[in-house]
Amino acid sequence: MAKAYKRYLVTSALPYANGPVHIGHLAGVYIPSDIYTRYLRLKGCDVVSVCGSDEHGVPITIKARKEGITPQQVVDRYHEIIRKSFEGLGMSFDIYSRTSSPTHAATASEFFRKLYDEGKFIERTSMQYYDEEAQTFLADRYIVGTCPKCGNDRAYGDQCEKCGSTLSSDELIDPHSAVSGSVPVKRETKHWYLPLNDYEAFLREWILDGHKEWKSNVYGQCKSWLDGGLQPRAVSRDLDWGIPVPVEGAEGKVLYVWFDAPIGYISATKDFTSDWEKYWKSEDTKMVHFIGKDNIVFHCIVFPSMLKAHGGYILPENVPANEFLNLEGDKISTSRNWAVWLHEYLEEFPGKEDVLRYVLCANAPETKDNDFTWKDFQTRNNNELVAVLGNFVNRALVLTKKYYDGAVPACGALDDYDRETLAEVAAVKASLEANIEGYHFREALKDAMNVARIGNKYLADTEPWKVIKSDPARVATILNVALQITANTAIAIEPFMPFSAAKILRMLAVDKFSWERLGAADLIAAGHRIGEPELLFEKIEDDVIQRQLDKLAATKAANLAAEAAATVEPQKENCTFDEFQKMDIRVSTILSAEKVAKTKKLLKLTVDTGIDQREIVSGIAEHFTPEELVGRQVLVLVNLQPRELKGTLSKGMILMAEDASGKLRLLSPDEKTSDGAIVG
RNA sequence: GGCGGGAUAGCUCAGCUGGUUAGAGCGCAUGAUUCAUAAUCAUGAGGUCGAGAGUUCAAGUCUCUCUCCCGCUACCA
Repeated sequence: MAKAYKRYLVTSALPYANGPVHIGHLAGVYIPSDIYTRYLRLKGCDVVSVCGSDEHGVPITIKARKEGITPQQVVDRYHEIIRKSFEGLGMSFDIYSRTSSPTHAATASEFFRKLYDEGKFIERTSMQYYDEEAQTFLADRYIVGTCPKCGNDRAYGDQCEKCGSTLSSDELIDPHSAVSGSVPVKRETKHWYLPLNDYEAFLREWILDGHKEWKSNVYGQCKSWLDGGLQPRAVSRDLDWGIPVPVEGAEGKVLYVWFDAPIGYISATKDFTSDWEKYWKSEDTKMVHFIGKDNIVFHCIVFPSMLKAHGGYILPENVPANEFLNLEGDKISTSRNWAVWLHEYLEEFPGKEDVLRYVLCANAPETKDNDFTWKDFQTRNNNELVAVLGNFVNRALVLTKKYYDGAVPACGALDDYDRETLAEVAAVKASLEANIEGYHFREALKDAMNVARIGNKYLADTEPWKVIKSDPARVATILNVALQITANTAIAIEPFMPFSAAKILRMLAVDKFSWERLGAADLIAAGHRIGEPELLFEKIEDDVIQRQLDKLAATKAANLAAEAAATVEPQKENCTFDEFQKMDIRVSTILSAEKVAKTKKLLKLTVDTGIDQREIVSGIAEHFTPEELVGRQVLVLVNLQPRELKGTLSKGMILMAEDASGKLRLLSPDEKTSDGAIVG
């Protein structure tokens, strides 16, 4: 572990090019990765930081179809937005590439081909839904049908968005193609699988024994997967958007996006330097993957297995995955527009790149999900950046300007307190390094801010504005020290707030220092003329925050309206009186209710239908407790075809009214009547 | 249901392999101060460390049970 590395390779999760980047992405992945990278560079390390857009996969094709444009147009649009906004925030990737690049196609293709040639894949044929009208296989997302769990008739083949359950397309009732609307047929198709189970022993040793220092969420997640046993994983898909499977007779098949995306790190490095191999193939390179928690399995299990199968590549030394960031108490959601978008922020808060960087780092979800609020954003800006950091720098500069007309005074003899203070500044370095290298960026940021705090305290204690009247020589020393601390501040905050660090250096009229100079008391020479003091940060007033809150409120209102509009289902096709007469609906009393063991949603009810007493299994456990149901009179469709659910034959269905939010309500007669009364 | 993560001052979080009166930042109160963007500095109030039981001379820190939140996953590790 205490291995000496000669160079670093830092990767940041490839943003998926079907939407812009928001603060959740930043706090989870990009801010930490940029801090880490900038720190290493400042230390003079050989480091390459790569990132790029992830541009393949089904969701992009869906988006393209919806908008009537090509997938390429979709990714071109978002790639550009993302690239520009990253640049605006000061992300210092050495290269921001994309997986639709020619280099990537070649790299991914070769990678696959090598594994294929060496027999590292399993070939399997399976039956998949095929749309005969559109002449294409259908990915799970392209199949729409009725959810077997909640009855929502617009569930997707992989998931029902109404009840949230994970589905497979085979479970869907009444499946039809989202492409053409036709009823799909099952057709045989061949795919390649990476037998992850073959790499289980290797992964166990490498992660469980070798990387106990990984963050607990990462380690725990890996252990959970490994203990559960790994399964072969398909690495190809029937799709026309992606990298073609480089095998004869594999027309119409592309590499699965999760196979090709991590290889994007490799191709990005290739695009950056012809010397890429030393970053990927030398044991003395330290590779670190910055990702969000949703990517843990791919970066810790799948990609390492791919690299191992290929051979010759190094493995990540650490995968510091963060948790998620919420926004004003609710989950960030691209589709619901519940987010603070980076490109919008940069437009609305020009010159405040560092404020966002600061707030997101200070509040990063390092150990658990966190909440971003605009109030907190304002508070941290006004009470920390303005009051502590900006103020200190301003004080030191203005005093120098006022007493020495901007010429750095010479440092006289240091007294004990001066030495103590300078020692404190110097001590920050070790802590800061330990925290950054241990991926504790929140703590590290506190360390950096601490330099300014020490400076504020120093000025308060030495009181140069008083001493100037009695002992001007002493003030020269005090301000020299204060200016040295100011320069130190610039070094310490550079990884976190590069714009402000540069601004301090500009105001001091000096060049950038190396990291090793942090703690030094001779950064600025006596006699040097400093530039004009400007404010480093400015206060953010309530109305600015209110505008952002209003914007979010508008989003919320729009979502509600859209939901309401969307969930009032259109009237169904007419039915005949006879058809209706077939439904036998009776008033029944719930006699008993209990949770079905090992399920989250099912309740087993015994009801008296007047005809008999029978059992009904109903998926309402999340809406009602057994206690509140017992004794209630409800309406029951008694002649519904019985169906076995979790080992119980359910004979009938309790009728419920479901509102736009998905909440269920029982239907009861307005006064007690006899069980068995006919509804019709 | 299973698995993983989390639960520590009003808020956001530190607390490594168990060991003196549980820490930080912000907020709050009081005082000092005016060089500075009414910024700063000092002092203080505030926690039965989610609940309960256990191991130990000693537990926020280990074990068990339970509750709540987040994520993953479902004839299910």
